[in-house]
Amino acid sequence: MPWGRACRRSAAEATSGKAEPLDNVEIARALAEVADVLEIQGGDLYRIRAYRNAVRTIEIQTRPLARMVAEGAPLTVLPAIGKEMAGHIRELVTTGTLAFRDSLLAEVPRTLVEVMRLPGVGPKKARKLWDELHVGSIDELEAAARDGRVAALAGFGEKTQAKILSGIEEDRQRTGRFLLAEAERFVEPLVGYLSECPQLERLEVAGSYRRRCETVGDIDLLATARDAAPVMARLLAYPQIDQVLMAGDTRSTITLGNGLQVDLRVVPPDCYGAALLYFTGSKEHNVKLRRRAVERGLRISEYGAFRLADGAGGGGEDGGVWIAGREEADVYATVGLAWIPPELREDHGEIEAAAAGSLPRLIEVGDMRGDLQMHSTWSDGRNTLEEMVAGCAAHGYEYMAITDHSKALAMVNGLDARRLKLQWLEIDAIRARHPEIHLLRAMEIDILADGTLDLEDEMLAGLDLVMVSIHSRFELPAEQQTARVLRALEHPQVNILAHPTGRKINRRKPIALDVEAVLARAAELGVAVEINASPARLDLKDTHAMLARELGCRIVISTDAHRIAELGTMRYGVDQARRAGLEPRHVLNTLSYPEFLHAIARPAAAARRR
DNA sequence: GCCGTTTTCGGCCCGACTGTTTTCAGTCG
Repeated sequence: MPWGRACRRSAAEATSGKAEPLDNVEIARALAEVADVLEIQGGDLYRIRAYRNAVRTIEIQTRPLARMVAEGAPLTVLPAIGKEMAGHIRELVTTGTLAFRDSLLAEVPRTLVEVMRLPGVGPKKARKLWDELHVGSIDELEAAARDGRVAALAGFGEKTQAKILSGIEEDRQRTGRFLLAEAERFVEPLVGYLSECPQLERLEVAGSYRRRCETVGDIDLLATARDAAPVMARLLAYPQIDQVLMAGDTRSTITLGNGLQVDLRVVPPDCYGAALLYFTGSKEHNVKLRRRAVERGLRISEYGAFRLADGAGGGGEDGGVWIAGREEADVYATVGLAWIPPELREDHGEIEAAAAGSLPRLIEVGDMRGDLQMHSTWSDGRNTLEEMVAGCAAHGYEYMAITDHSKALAMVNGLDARRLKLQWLEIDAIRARHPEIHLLRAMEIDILADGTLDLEDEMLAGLDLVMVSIHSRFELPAEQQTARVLRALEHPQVNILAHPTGRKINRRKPIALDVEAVLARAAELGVAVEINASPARLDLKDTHAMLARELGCRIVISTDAHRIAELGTMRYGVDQARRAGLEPRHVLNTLSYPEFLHAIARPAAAARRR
C-alpha cells in the first residue's frame, strides 16, 4: 500500500539554511527548554512562568508564526508574547536557533529536566546531581543510585536514594497517555482547522477520546470526503505537526508538538458509520458485537455489515453482501440493537441492555442544576466569592455551594471558625444582591489523620452543606486510611465525601482505600459521594461511580473550580458519570433546589445509629 | 518576562509542614 514514507524534521535540517523555517512546535520547544534550564538554575519563578505561558500560547496557534514573522505581523498581539518573546520567535524563525537557549544548554544537559521531575528531586537536587556526580539523565541517575553514590551526597541519604529509585520505577511504568482535557486542548484547534477544508464532508474524533476515557493514548480522526487528497494535504500542512509518521492517500499519521499521535482516515460515505463504530471501540465492545453478528449470519467490519451466503464462514473470499454501514445506528440495527452511546462501549453490559431495550438515558451537562464544590479568594481560589456566584449564575444554575478549605490547609489560607463567620456575613450580603441563585454556606473540611473533622461541631451546624475530603497523610496503610474515612462519614453533619481516593491522574496514586466498604457505608448513612470533575482528578472514577450506583449511593458531580473558567469543567465529570451509566435521577445536583435540599439531608435514622 | 496601569513599576499564589538532615528542598491546594 502506498502509505508514503515517514519523515522527520531534524534540528540539522532546520538550521541548514535551505530547510523550511522553524514551525510552531519547534519554536515552542525552544522556549520550553529555556524555561526548564532556568528552573534548574534557580531563575526567577515569574520569568520561568512567563516562558511557560508563551509556550502554551504558541502550542495552540493554528497560524504558522514563521508566516506572521515573514508578513511582519505583530507577534505581541498574542497573549503572553511580549517584546522579549517576540524577539526570541523572530530569532528562531530567521536564524533557526536561539542564542539564549544555546548558552543555557551549554551549562546543563536538557535530559536533566527529566531528573528534576522525579518525586523527591527538585531543581536544586538535580543541579547537585549534575555538578557532583555528573548525572544528567534518568539512566545515569539510576546507575548512580544503584551503586549508592547518591546516598553518599551531602543533602541526600538512604531514604532519598530509595525514593529516587522507586520514582524511576514508576516513571518507567507511566503509560504515556494524555489527560482527556489536555488532548482536547490540542485536538479542538486541529478539528477546527481541518473543518475549513471545503472538500470535507464529515469529521469526527473516534477512539477513547470519543468514549470520553479519562486519558487517551492517541487520536483517531475519521472523515468522509468526495476527494480525500485535499483533506490529507490540509492535515500535512497543519502548523502544529511535529513529525509525519505516515502519509498515504486515505490515511496519514502525524504527531503534534506535545507528542500526541493523530491518525486521520478518510473513508467512503457508505462505510462511515461502520468505520466510526470500529475505530471508536472499545475492542471488547466490538468483539462482542461481531460475535453477535456471526450468530445472525452476518459479518461486521470497519467497511460495513454484510450478510453472508448460507454456509459461508467468516473472513473468506466471499465477504457477503453489504447491507449497512452509512451510520452507526444502521450497523447496530442489523444485530437488533439500538444505537449505544460511545461512553458505554466497554462491554460492561451495554450490549445486553441495548438488546433488552433498557439502555439508560444518560445524564447530560444540561441536566446539572447546581455546582457543589468551588473555592474563592477566601482560601485558594482566584476569583472572589461574588465573582464565583456571578459565574455560576451565568451557567444557569439554580444553586451553588461555596466550599473554601478549612484551617488544616494553612498554606492555602484555610478558614478557621472566626474567618468562616466573616465569610457568612459576606454570603448574607451576596445572597441579597443575587436572588437569581441560591448560595449555600458550605466548606470543604479536611479529614484529619484520625478521621476527625477540621472544624468545630457548633460551626458545622451553621453550614448548609458539609463536604469532607483528604488532603494530607496520603500514604497511610489501607486499613488505617479506610478507618479514617469511615470515621469521618459517621459524623452526623457530613453530607458529601469529596474526591474520595485523592488521586491525580498520572501524578499521584489514589490513597489505599477500601472503596467498596466506604461506598457501602456512605450508602447506608446517606452520605453522598462526589464525582470530582477536575480533569486531573475525575474522582470517583468511572468504575467506582458505577459501583456507587449499584450500591445505591447518592452521587453528586462538582467542579472543584478554583476560578470562574473552571466552572466549565463540569462536562468532564458528566462524561465520567455517563461512562458509569448514570442517569439524571442518580445525581443529586440535577434536582431542583427544594428537592436537592431534601435529598442531601442525612436521614434521621442513619444519624441515630451512630 | 508579561501585563495593566492610567507611563514606569508592582503583581504575578505562597507559606506551614514533613522528611531528611543537621539547614532545606519538596509538598500540598
